[in-house]
Amino acid sequence: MATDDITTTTGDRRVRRTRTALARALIKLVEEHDLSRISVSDVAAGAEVSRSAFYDHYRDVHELAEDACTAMIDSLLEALPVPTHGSADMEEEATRSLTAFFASLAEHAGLYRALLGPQGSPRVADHIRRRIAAVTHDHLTGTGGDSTPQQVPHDVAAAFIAGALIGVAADWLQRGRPRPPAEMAAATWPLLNAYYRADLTSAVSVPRPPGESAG
Amino acid sequence: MATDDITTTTGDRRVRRTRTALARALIKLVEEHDLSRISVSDVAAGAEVSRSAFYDHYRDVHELAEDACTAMIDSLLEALPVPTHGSADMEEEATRSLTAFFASLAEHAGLYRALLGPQGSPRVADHIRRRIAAVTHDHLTGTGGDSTPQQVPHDVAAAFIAGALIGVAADWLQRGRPRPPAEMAAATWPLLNAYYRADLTSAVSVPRPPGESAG
DNA sequence: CGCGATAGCCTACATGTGTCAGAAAACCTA
DNA sequence: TAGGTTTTCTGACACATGTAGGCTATCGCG
Repeated sequence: MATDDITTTTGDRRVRRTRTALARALIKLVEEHDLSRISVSDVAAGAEVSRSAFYDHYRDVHELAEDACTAMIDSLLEALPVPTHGSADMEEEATRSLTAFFASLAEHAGLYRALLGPQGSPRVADHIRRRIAAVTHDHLTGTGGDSTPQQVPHDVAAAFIAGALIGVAADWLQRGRPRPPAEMAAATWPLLNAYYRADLTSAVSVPRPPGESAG
Repeated sequence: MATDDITTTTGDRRVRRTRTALARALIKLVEEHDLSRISVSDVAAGAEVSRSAFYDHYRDVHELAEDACTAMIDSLLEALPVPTHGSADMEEEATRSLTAFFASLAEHAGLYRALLGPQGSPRVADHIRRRIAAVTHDHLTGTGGDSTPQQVPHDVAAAFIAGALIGVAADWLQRGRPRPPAEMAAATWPLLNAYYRADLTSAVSVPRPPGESAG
């Protein structure tokens, strides 16, 4: 059910059916073999669709993969934490978001692992990175985007944090998820928070440690 | 007639010659077209080597790419900055390192762009990320890894920073390098520094300490 | 210098790729 | 339901892939 609403924008039933079938078949195959070992023929056969029909919609397996996991990625993006200025309440909220982020990864662990790993799809990885960067950029611009002369341009900061999250995620997934999502969130949050503060305050060489958490 | 100059690693000159020819051919091709459009036949032809000879050494184009850019990656890793505790001198040194890092990227911009972009090689990207993570992990363990009870495990922090650097690099390269290396270094350093401090001090409120024994 | 070892080349084959035309089927609209 | 439209399928093509066996030439070493 959750994987049903891929490609909702098309009006024609046939198109929807074909694309959904292809996506479903690809996801199934990716859970079993490496993406690099999956051919267009395999996917088409798995979807019970002719090979030409595949090429009528996608240029290659990677393009299908990019489309097939859009819904997955959406739920991932919703779990991105919003930068805080250090408020303890918002920190807790952010950690909750991050936990959801890693839980979302875990929910489709096989898929994400295959797509982000060394045998995965650069297309999908780049797509995810871009979208995380876009959301993060919005967060930054929305939160501290008044008039502070930033030493760190927002696009650089967004690329930084997007890559960082993907790096942590890929590493975690490839290691077989040795820690639960909550623990990963707890481990990642200080890094993220440090970055947020670096960007929002843009004050170099602050010797004060970020302690003094009330309660 | 044994003039052994470069026969230290493989023991056979023919291997060395073929592999360098292949690597050279691949690099030349990648500077022109997308990696996804480069076939084994192309590389073999460009290297004036039979196609079978290619398969005698590499499984696919990605594996060749991974091997071909090892030297490049080495010089990249040497430019990785070492974490500091906030000393102004070391900060300047770190910024110099980062500038070298981006300069190294710029030196082979076409290649890195092709390899790290959406049409690139997940294999190479993962390789680079792993190696950056390894070096960073060493830095962390060597610098502050003695007695401080880390909330942030070093492997997570290493994966974080490795991904972040690759994210910034990929974004920069794909945008056509709008800023010079020095500027990128200046923009990236505060983020890196913030992360270092987050990891080394790790003085935030921890929700729940996991039952892992430290030693 | 000669000999075993082995990298490289050639040929061949089964499969996958990307594309194209036209025929057939399913769709949306009226 | 009929009509025109869009999608899918069929079959075919030239090319790329990955693998295998056998042969030649080069290499390293005694």
